[in-house]
Amino acid sequence: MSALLNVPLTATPLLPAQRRQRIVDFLHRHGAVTLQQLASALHVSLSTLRRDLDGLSDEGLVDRTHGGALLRHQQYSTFEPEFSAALELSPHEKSLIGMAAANSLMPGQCVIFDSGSTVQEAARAVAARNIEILAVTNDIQIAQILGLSPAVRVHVFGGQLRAGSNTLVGDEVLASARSIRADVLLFGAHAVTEGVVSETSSDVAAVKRALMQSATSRRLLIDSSKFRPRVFMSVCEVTELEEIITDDGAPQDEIERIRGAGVKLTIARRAS
Amino acid sequence: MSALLNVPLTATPLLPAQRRQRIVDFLHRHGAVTLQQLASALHVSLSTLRRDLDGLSDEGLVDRTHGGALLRHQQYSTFEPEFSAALELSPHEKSLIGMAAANSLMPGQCVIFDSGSTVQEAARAVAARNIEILAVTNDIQIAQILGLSPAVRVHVFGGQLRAGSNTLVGDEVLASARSIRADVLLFGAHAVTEGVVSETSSDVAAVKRALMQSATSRRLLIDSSKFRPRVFMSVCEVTELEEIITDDGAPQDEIERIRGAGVKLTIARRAS
DNA sequence: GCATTTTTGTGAAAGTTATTGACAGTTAAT
DNA sequence: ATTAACTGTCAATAACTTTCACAAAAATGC
Repeated sequence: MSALLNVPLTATPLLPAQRRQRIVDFLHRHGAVTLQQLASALHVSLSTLRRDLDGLSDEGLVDRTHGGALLRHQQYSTFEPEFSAALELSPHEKSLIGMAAANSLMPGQCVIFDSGSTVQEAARAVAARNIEILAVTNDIQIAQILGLSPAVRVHVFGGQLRAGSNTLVGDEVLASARSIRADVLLFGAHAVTEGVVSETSSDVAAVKRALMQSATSRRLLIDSSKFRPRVFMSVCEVTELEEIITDDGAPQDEIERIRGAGVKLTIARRAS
Repeated sequence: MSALLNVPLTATPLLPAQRRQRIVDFLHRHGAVTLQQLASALHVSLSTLRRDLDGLSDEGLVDRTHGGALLRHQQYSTFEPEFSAALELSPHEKSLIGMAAANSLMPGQCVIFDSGSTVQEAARAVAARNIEILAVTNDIQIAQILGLSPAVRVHVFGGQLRAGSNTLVGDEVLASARSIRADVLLFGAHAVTEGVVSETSSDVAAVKRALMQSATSRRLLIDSSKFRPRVFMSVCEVTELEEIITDDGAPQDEIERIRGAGVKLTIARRAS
């Protein structure tokens, strides 16, 4: 299905720079676009879009192909484009994973929601189904989502807000995490590589490790694009987890490694 | 003939600096503006607006593009996909109060932002102007807004999320509040009546009282509709405050009572 | 005090450049 | 062989730059 750029039929004229920005943004989420998709979403002529793509190609941001363009992502590992990319990398897969995670929760449980876009989808699913739980989180966006449901009691860790994100980090979070006991931890990560879970920043990794100590059952939520080269800070080994929930794009060797380690692996699929 | 009272009612005489401020505010909310939007909302010539944008671009605040400008440090606005440029560029009472409160802050201060819609406007103004402060808040929505500004360090109190709101309450907030020391507290209230500030719920009132104890300067932000019959829980007397910021609809008797009590009263107005 | 220069902000006009959509001819893909 | 996509050109429109004139406020001179 053709995922659309979120352009309502607004009379607001779009700045050329904004249009290019949206194209790049779309590419960050989907990796590729066709000129047809762009034309139907942005309502400008093909000539203009061709010029846009050519320009972006000259800047080295995208690779031009017949009929469209591909994202040129060369510098991945240590620099994290969390601003643009993370919010919606591949929304459909993420929400499937989130639903699967929500399904595995039981009423009355105490659940920690770590920061991250996939966990956010789990929070959405929990709120939508009014599952009665006590939720604890260090992500203020997730707190807001969970707060929409009358069935969920939400507790927020105090702490420092990480620049450019919705995550709380710092000593205060670590201390609070140590003082609680939860049934389940739902968390995400930046990369999973050969059985090692890693993150880009040390303070985020520290928080994740602290949260792991506080929960009986640890469940990792990652879309399959996260099976990629490992980044700076290692968080844990997959053997320390109870379950990993991902989508059906996960590479076979990682799947076997996880199953071989005796960790439950759930593939979230579309209901049919 | 003197131009003393020669101001037409239709046009708003706006100081150049104020006009630019509004442009920046708008950009912080939406990330982009067209010159056309600005012209139709601010009623000055395109030449002037071009000069404004060029100036802001020289200051490094915005990026100039054909037909408009983009915010330089491009940050996602998480809310309000639907907007009317004209409405937002001529702000209402609450945002005027918020701007006045933001103006009174000095770089380097530690400022507590209590929960509430008027305080939220102050947070917006602080974020838009990139005032360098350390912010502490018990409202997760305000935390998100402040987090958009790279100049603001945001600290969030831990606590229980109050059902149906963005406010954190509970013992944990009270304890955290007692352990900090801030220069300024910006807070709102449900009602101000005959010199008494009141709230509808006891846990919210308890938090406000605790925050008052932690701040050297206590400033109450209330639009004039809050001068109304008092509600259940009393929070404090106006005599305990340093300043009250409101709009020009405040009743005369309350104004006199406040001034008589030696409390600074600021009326936020459109232009001067 | 008053008249003046300077400064600053503003709007309008003329000429220049950018962006856009359409069209015709050419090249690539299956 | 037959689409679909690309290249290049062109005219129309929108935006830009530069320049000038005007007004109000601030600084200056007498």
